[in-house]
Amino acid sequence: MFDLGHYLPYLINRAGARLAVEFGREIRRRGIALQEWRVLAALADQGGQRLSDLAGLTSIDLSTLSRLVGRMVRAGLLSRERMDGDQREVSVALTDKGQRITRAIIPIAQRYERRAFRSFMPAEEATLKALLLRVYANLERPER
Amino acid sequence: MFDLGHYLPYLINRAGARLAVEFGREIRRRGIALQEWRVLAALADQGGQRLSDLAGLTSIDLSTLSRLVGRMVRAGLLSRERMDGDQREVSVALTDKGQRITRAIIPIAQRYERRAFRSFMPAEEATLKALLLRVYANLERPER
DNA sequence: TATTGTTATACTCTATAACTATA
DNA sequence: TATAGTTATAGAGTATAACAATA
Repeated sequence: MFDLGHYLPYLINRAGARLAVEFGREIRRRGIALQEWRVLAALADQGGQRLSDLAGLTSIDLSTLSRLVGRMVRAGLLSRERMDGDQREVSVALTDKGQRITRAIIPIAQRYERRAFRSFMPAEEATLKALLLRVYANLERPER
Repeated sequence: MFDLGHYLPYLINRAGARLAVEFGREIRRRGIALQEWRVLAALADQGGQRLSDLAGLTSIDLSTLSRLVGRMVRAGLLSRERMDGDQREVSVALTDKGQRITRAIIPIAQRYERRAFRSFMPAEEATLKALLLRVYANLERPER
């Protein structure tokens, strides 16, 4: 009736869930939740961000992110301040503490990525990444 | 500090989130939540399942699934009964109504999959699926 | 005693919408 | 009026653990 084993959303969800669960458990022991890591990683890559850009970058819903960032600010991981130019916008950035913790988690994250890729040839790694990027781009929400 | 654009868990999460959000919105208008669809699709592929097998198949936590299945039984989508052999086990299956609804959603799901793959050559589709399967297998939880 | 599944608790996420402040 | 972000609410997911029934 339905062939799950060749259904792309299933294959993506299954691989993503396994990555998320295992890695999430390990960093939670260090006091960081998976969604918090996603925010830290996005800021480590791109520097300070507007909240709505950060929502797009992390795939986290804006209102969820607003409260998540609030908790992370209270925990001393992030700073949040109104932009100079447009006072409606908010700039979110890592604090020194946030940077320290992010730097401690990065090697763990890279270890999990290597584990996902064990048995892969370097060219296969690059192929998978490129194909996932094309899937993402293909699903760009059409203009309404 | 961190290269998000080449980090596999990020690329998987991003593509999976976009698939899930768009498709989830469309089927919710038809009264089915995304997690419910995952259960329906797993049962449509594999027939009746033990609850713990279904948890593995759908990547849904067992206690979450237990309550989700309870709601779906109350909604008339699933049947749930103790196994003949081992009375601890539970067998979950689609009802006629569940089958009807599943059959109505399958073409929508396939439409989203085709959208994700537009611009893909058939061989590239197969490559992506095979690589995702290998990632999943590589992350098999090691025996403890 | 171990396994399968259910239930409880506390916290978090999601969907939706109302709301504030700024443009 | 539109945009960026915050807050409120209800329902659902998650982590953890206790629990019942069965093996």
